[in-house]
Amino acid sequence: MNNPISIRDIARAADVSHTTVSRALRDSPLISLEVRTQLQQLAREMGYTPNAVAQSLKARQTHTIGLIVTTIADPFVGRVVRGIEAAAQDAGFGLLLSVSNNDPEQEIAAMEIFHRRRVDGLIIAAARLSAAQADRASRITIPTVLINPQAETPYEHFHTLAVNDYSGAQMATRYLLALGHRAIGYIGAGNRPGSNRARLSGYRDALRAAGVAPQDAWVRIAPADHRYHSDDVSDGQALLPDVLAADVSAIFCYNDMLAVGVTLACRERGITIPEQLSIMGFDDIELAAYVTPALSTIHQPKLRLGQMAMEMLLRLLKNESVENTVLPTELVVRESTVQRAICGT
Amino acid sequence: MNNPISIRDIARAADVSHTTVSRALRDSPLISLEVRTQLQQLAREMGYTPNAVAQSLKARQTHTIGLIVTTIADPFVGRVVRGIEAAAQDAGFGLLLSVSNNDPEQEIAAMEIFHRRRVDGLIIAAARLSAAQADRASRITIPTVLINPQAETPYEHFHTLAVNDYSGAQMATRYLLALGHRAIGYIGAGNRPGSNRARLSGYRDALRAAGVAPQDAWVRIAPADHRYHSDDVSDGQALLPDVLAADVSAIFCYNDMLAVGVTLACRERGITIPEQLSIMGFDDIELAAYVTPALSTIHQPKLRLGQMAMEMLLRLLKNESVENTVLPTELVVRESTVQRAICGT
DNA sequence: TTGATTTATGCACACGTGAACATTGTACCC
DNA sequence: GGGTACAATGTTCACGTGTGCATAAATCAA
Repeated sequence: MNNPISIRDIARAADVSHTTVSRALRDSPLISLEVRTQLQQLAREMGYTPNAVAQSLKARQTHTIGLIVTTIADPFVGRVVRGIEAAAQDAGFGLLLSVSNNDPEQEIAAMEIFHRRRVDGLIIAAARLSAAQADRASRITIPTVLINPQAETPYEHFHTLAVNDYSGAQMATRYLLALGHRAIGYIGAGNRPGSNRARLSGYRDALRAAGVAPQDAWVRIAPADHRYHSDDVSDGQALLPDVLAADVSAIFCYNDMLAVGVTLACRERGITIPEQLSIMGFDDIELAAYVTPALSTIHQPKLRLGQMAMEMLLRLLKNESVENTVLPTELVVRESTVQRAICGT
Repeated sequence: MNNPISIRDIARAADVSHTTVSRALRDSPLISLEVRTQLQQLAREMGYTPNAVAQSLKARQTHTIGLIVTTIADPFVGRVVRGIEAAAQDAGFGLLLSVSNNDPEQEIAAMEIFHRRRVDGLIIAAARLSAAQADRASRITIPTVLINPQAETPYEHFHTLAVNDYSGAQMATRYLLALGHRAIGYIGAGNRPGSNRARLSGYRDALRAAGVAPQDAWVRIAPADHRYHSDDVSDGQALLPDVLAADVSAIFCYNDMLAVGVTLACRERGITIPEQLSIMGFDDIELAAYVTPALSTIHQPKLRLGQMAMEMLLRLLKNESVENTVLPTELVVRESTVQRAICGT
């Protein structure tokens, strides 16, 4: 390491025991005020910086939380991490970052590494771990909060914080129905099985509730092995033709990036949005407001999601009770959706 | 901490000394093969996980690097961090993340916290620290790489990696000149003084080289106290009228987000891009390809920037020689720029 | 058999800090 | 003056790991 100056060095220089220095620097009333200020002064002069590693070893806690995300380059993830980081900093916790590339194996590997580093807590966004990692995961007994977990079978002993995918999808679909659309497509993301399933259900149930029978031809799901964020756009482009072939007048997309892909594909094919086709996204990333036409979407409280995850974790660390939480979404109407009537029935 | 099982526990269970266990787990040839495998087996059964904190204390290195960025929600930063993260993971290093909000005070505070935590190295993106933090910074002797440093007076004892702002700006301006534009505006970002100045110089020099006298009325710089990424868009919107008033036919923006703001403002005012006004950005963030019209811009190798920063740092840690580096940019032509001739002279 | 060499393991200490307990000195009370 | 209370500081140990040195057993050479 870098700074070799320890409390022992200071003790030697001041001809006292290292304990006295330790106490003086922590402003312990056990040390006389005179000696205390004197030692603090000396420490400053000598350029002493406490060794947090040693403190962690002694105190058996690192004041660090491990954060695992699928990728850091995703704008959605970026906002969530910002919320986490702010809350962590306020609480005096450091943030150890790792990336899973949406791969359960890399995810559990990151958990194990964080375990070795003795992080006090763990936050995993879009957790993928499932039965295949059950045994390895069960060895890791670190307080953990999962944000928008994606496993089909959730783990009981983790705490979760999620956005209400189901009701968000219902909201989007109802809105399109209210605009007069009947044949409404859905383009999903197979690599987020949990949310995708919930959104698909919300979509289908909303259709049924409106007396519209869901058609399989209206639905396309991007391959589950597409791991990267950037795949969303190309998947949207690739899947549009299939859904269009089913003669839909509106498409609800799993997220905004897919919707952007759809928008680009429409432009190539000369399809005007929203006149010929209405598009809805999900997430409400910053980008949604900047594309043309600005994207109607379902807002996820991303900053809040991160902040709450950290707050839940802090409560866990204090052994306070923690409830799994589901946050509501909001409908955001912009320019990519329009009355069905306008394009003629 | 969590897992109370130490090598001493294993030693007790196997009735050997903890030294033997330590050696066995590290596959030391000093321990007989039989005992070695036996102890490794036992460790696995007992669910032993090495304590990296203790190892760090002993080894006097943490295998951790501290990363300070202005904000994590910025798409440019996201890509750079992704490059850093990947390289760090490959090298077996952890990544401790902190955010400065583009505030020199928060930046130096983060450095000090990382110093306490004894990170092996430090990467700072868009570093703002300047003379005001000189004394505090000089106490921190951790190997450090600055990415795109923003201080007007660079520090000698830090290593830097930057993109060639000056030549990138020249490239952009020359391209607009080549399209026939003469009155070319510049909208800058006062909160990144370093790059902004370099890009402004490149822009002005390119104009002069083409025989065009730079006009102050063509240039507007967003306030330096705007700290957040999201301010870029609104700054672009706010500054457009001033530059338009100077009767320019093209605008070169400090970055893509400002260009997006300009684009939005143009739409509100009924100005069509690129027919009535050509727009160039800088950075080539993902968004640039998705807006309408797709943004012509200067490409920064963001992933490579992060990756190289980490590689430079690793070389520093191995006491190998490291050269400060400047990476080239590339011109990316999309749809927001067009021949001046088209709109008639 | 004896001494030298090799093999396998234990002991003691160090990393830097913090805390329980021990020690010294001082003032106070009866 | 002797005991007690308290203030200020030192001693020792612990956190979990790794390493230099010592030790013990075993092998080998002569």
